Amino acid sequence: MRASRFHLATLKETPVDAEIISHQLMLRAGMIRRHAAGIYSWLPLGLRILRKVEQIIREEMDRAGALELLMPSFQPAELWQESGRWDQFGPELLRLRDRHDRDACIGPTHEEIVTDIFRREVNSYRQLPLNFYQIQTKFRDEIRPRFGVMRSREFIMKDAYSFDIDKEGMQRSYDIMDQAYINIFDRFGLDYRAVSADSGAIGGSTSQEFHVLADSGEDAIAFSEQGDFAANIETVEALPPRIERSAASAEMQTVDTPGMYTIEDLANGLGVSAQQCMKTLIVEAEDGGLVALVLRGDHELNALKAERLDGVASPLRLAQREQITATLGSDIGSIGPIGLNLKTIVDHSAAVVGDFVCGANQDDKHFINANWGRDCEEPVKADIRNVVDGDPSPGSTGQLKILRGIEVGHIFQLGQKYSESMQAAVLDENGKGIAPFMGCYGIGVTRVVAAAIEQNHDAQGIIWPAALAPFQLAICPINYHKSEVVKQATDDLYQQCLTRGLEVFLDDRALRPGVIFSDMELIGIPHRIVLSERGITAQQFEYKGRSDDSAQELPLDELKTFVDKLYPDQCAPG
RNA sequence: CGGGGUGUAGCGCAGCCUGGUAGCGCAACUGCUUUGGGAGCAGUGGGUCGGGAGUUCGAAUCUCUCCACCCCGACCA
Repeated sequence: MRASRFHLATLKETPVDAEIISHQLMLRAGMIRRHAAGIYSWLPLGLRILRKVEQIIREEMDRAGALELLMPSFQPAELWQESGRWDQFGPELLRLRDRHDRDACIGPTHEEIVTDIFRREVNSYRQLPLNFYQIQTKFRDEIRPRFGVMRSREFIMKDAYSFDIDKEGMQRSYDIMDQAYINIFDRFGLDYRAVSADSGAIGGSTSQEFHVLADSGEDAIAFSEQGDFAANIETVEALPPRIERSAASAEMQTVDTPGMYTIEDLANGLGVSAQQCMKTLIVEAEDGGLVALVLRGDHELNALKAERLDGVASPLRLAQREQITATLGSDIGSIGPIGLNLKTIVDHSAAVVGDFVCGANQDDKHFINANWGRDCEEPVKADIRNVVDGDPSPGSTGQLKILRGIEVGHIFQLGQKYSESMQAAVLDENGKGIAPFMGCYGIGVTRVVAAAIEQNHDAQGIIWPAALAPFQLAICPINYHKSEVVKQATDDLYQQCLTRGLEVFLDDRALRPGVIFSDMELIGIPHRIVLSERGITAQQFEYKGRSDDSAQELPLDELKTFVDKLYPDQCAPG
């Protein structure tokens, strides 16, 4: 591709409303443009990358025996009413009505459609197992779309659905997809982790997420460095500490703590560690009342664990400040478990702390040297916190390490939820109708592109892994339009690359070298060759890999073989 | 949805308080010079000042209203 024939649409300035680096770089590189909140066009450069991602997915899905099809975005309401999700789904489901006043939606996912296809097309267990997939545009009317294509309303997803006659078959299909996903993410060339996850509202027993690791990731994942345990932090059990509670050493006292509202204030103000302080959170109870949850000051509440507790409202809701002050008589910031007239549940780690600091349930007062069992009743204990770095790994050896990730893939076992509600049955060998066991498998295609950038960039721009790069090699001639020798050498090299099927980008624009270099680095092409009059006179060309610190000068007569060696796969044999 | 904020040229912004008919930088276009890290000079084009209503002789500016977009939303107890 010649730059002069391409729509290279780079921006020098960073658009103000792009908060995260991938969004900024995608806009600056001219990959995407926004039309409305969470609605983007993919410009030619961005689309090339998107297609790379899709192609890898397609090849590996095909290899795993899945069959590609294409389902509609516009979906009739009847199917959603059959599955029951027309009423269950919140406002994320974009509903609309056609000219005949028929209800419909723009599909956020395709279980209903694929089940409808299945029940019309498949009648016999002999046709199973079966796995249909598509790469298609989804629409979810997010409350707050942000981070560019990371969380947009319209996005491209690969979704696959497997059908089996029994659970064992479903497990086999799931395992095949698990392996296919590993192959896909390996081929992307990204640093990722597969972790076990909460199956959430979709149901089913087994579920795994695939996360691209990046410090900016919205999810925390925990894994054992010694064992093979890895899971989304929201699902990880915090094992109760093995140690006994430390003994009380002093009488409980009340101290004045004006202006100290947070654990940090308190720890600094009293000169104790956050671990020594109790964090008391007030949440809504099922019956409309309140429940107190007590954590060690340095720990965080795990909402999933908390909402499963007896008596706690699900989904978890923190109590309104007004309700707290009205019920307890003291403001938030001074609440503690001692003398608190509420159902109280204490995290295991908080329950072994002796001589702790906690709110005194009077404004601007805290207790010090408080002790469980002495100053109040023995606590009701539960696991309600997120695990932290260094916690013991459940079901495995070693300690947990916490990393941040971006969820780009999720595989589930659905069971018979949709096949039963939508009456999709096949006949088994005895001629009896059986609702098949389904699995569903998603990859956020557009999100993979953004995640790849979050993980791989520098001050100059994007650094694509080779498998996702829009072009493999940038040829940057200096004075292409002035120097006949430069033009000659450049055209020769360009022609050679085209012949070899190499995806090459020739920047033949009549621009100053600095502009060309900056653009090539911004759009992240992995390799760069510079041809200049100066170099050619010295019988040299310059090469620089995108993440190399500096360029190297190499003999001009090795240029052809050098390029061939860069891409052995793409070179013609011999 | 609640709270806060912003809408002026493709992008980034000033002008608004104190009303007088719109400006800067980048980008674009033309010409000349320049050519190894986002050039210089000269010139050109481009704006319903988010929409509507109102006040006024006169509104980007004041008032009302609608819209769009952005940010924050529980770890604080």
